[in-house]
Amino acid sequence: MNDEIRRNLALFPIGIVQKLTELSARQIRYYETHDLIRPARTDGNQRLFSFNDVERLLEIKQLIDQGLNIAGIKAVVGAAKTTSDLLPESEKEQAKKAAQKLEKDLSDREVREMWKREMVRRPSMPGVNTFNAGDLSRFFH
DNA sequence: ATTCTTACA
DNA sequence: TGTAAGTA
Repeated sequence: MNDEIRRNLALFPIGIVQKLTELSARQIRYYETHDLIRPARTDGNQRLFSFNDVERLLEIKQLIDQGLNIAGIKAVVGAAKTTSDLLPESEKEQAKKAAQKLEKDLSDREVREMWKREMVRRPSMPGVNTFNAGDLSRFFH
């Protein structure tokens, strides 16, 4: 589970993330304000993003391009819970907590994941009546 | 040179 | 969302 750690390492400043995601600093900060991401901070209060943060931003970007607002995006990907860095807790303790939380949220996550898959799915064939992100934009705008 | 917050267009 | 101002 060392990969999980590496993925959450707070590494790059907002400038790098801008290039990586093609999003403006304004947008990136705005999404943080709305808890879509939670980058870590340096001692000087500068944001440090993890690979997970970047991936999340890329997802958000797609949803935005599809016309969803913050509410719509939260409905699909949910608010960020990870601090994106590992601070006070020891690895062992954190893993334990994660396991407990996973068990507690399992059913919720299952449902949410299924919804996500279904909602963002693009019709494989013409005439197939499945919801997609485009439809979601009708409800949240 | 970069980033941060606040505020206004 | 963009951008200007004043900092850190």
